[in-house]
Amino acid sequence: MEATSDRQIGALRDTRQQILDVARYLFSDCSYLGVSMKDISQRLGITKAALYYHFSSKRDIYVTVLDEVLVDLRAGLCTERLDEPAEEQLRRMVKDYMEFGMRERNLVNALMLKLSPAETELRQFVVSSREQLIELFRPAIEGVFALRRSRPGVDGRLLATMLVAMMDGLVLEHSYFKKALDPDAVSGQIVSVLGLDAAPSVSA
Amino acid sequence: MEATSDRQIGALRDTRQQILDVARYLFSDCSYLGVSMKDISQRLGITKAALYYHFSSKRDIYVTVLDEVLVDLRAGLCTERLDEPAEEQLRRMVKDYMEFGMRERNLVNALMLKLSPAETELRQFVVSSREQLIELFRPAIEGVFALRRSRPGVDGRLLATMLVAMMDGLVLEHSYFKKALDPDAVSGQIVSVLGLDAAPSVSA
DNA sequence: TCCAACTTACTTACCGGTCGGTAAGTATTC
DNA sequence: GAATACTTACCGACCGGTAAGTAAGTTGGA
Repeated sequence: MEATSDRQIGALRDTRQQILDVARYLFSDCSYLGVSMKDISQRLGITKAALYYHFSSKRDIYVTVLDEVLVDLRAGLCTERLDEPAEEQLRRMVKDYMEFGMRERNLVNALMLKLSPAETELRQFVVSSREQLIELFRPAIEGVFALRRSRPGVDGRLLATMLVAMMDGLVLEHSYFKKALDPDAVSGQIVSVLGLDAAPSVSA
Repeated sequence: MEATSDRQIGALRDTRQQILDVARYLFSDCSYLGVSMKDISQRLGITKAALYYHFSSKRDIYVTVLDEVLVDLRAGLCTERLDEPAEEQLRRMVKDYMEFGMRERNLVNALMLKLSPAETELRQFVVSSREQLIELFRPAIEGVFALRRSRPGVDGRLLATMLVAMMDGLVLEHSYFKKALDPDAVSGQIVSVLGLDAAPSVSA
């Protein structure tokens, strides 16, 4: 019973996960609307109908992909290091996010997909994931300013919002123009431009 | 012949321009792939085939729309005022761009559309329009820093790139989350965050 | 051990609808 | 009659999704 169970679960995960992997890549590259179920199935060498054994609809695949994307992103950004200076933490997070965004565009793409009014669940998911993202960066930003003891009234949330917006915009540019972007260099530039770097670069 | 010519040109412009207006709105709202020729024609109360009298293809409509968008944007941003202080000029341009972006998303959307390798013309158009946009903001940014006589080596182009990226990111958020954004307030926040405002807000 | 029944993971063939686009036809104007 | 601005009817291809069928594996009872 044990061996059987393993085999079944293993096989199921194998194809199902492969579907998600391929869909994740294609949705990122060509957007949700630009990818058909046939595209996904062909890439896997299975039939379109086989996708429906594992998922109830194209939307089901999409929502599962987005779930996965968010889990991965959170995992990548939440690795707190207790002895890490605030500026370094922020810089690392920015770098991690840029690396992530340069590998795939599903989170940015999700903002572009026009949903029908009835699709409140997916909309709420995107809204929530966005909020979570901003909330990940906000304390890091506020940590930087706490160290500075300047501008205690700085709006960490506003800065986080703008930081995320900037990164998304840069991710968009990168993916379209195929610009070579070094995540390490660009993350330094980003925090510098926002005045969030370790060595202040602007004497106002 | 004169009256005929006027009537003909007038009628042609009327329907043709209406097609562009509707397409522009729908492409902005639902993206290129999310809009069908039937959507456009229905909205106008004409048949789909009538669209092909005026335009050779869906792509033709799209390219013409993007042309129009860029012309409008340039017109809106290029109104130089000779007695305008540099900071004010930049702030105004940011505000104008945010207002523009909040009304329509076609320029950002264009970055999301996956083009086939053969579509070099459209790709080049988007690349060029992006460059033009950044070049519009760069001198304004550099004007601000020239006044400050500080950091003469500041990379105006980098700042312009990041500024545009941030604005696009914010436009994306706004359109998805239906956040109420006051262009005047948010433009002030943007230039402030980037250290480009008239009253330095950070003493480093 | 064998086998029928069941389960799993697909495939084949099909569905209704939509997509961009086309050719012939039509009504109006000059 | 010619030109313009459409409409009607159609095309092949594609879309997401479904029902029936198939092959392989598993299991429990004889």
